[in-house]
Amino acid sequence: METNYTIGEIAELFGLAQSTLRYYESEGLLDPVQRNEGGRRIFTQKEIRRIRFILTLRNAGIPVEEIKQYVKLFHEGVHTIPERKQILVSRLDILKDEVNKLNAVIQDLEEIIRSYEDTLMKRELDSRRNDPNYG
Amino acid sequence: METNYTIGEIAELFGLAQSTLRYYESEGLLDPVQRNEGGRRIFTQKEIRRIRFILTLRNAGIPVEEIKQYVKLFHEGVHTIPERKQILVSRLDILKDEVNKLNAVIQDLEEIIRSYEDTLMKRELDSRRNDPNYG
DNA sequence: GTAATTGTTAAAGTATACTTTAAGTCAAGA
DNA sequence: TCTTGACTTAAAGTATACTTTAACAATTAC
Repeated sequence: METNYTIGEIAELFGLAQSTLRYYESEGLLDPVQRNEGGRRIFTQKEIRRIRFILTLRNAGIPVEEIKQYVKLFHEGVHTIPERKQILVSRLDILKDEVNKLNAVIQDLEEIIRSYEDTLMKRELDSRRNDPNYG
Repeated sequence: METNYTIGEIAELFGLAQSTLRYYESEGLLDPVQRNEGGRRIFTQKEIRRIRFILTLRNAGIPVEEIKQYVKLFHEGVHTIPERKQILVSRLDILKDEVNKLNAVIQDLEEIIRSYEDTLMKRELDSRRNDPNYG
């Protein structure tokens, strides 16, 4: 069962622009996509799997250049598995670092927001103290 | 006790390029910095506090444009406090979202890495054995 | 058959947050 | 006085990941 898709369908499926898919192919993230007689691209399950994987890596913040390198290693064969794995492990470290930094930043912001709440509370108390309408 | 600093000292203090400080001033994140007779900038505690605050917001991922807006509101007076607070609260939401997404991505990566560790190596060996496209 | 839609390319454009450059000024030490 | 290092400006340049454009070809709907 070999189902074929147009670039438009794949773009829709992943919520990407068609130009992004062409860009990924031109950069070598996607292997050269088969064409029909009219020169249009034919996407198959192979491309779908690959795109899904690319998007996972992109979501992980891995730059296009590094994914290129990853794909190149993949094509070089099984002996590059440790190096490929290392790319992912390194990124994992970066991501964990990012989470920690984000949590610290969240605490910073929360503190600033708290200080706003203090200020607002004081101002309100002040205004009520001086306002004969409140008692 | 009014201590003055040059742009070089401040850049060093915060680990920023001097050009970044000039850029922040030119964008209005920093109020116009005082100058000496030679036209050089004189940084004081006021600037140091402001820069520290700017960096907190930048660390939180708040774009320069939005910090500009924040500073503008600050200059408009206390009645903008709720709006200013809202900028920070909105960013807090974004950051919390980001942490959640990062944690999901971390799980994705960990799963891929795990698959390298157990099955994927064998699977790839198999698929290459059966696929004439691979050596 | 023809109009509308979908696809093709190469090349230029976009956004953000700086960074670099060029051409000069200022301040301090030898 | 001369040199050196730190500073000044406006303007152009950089990086990344796309996105848009222009000019055209193919496909589909009617």
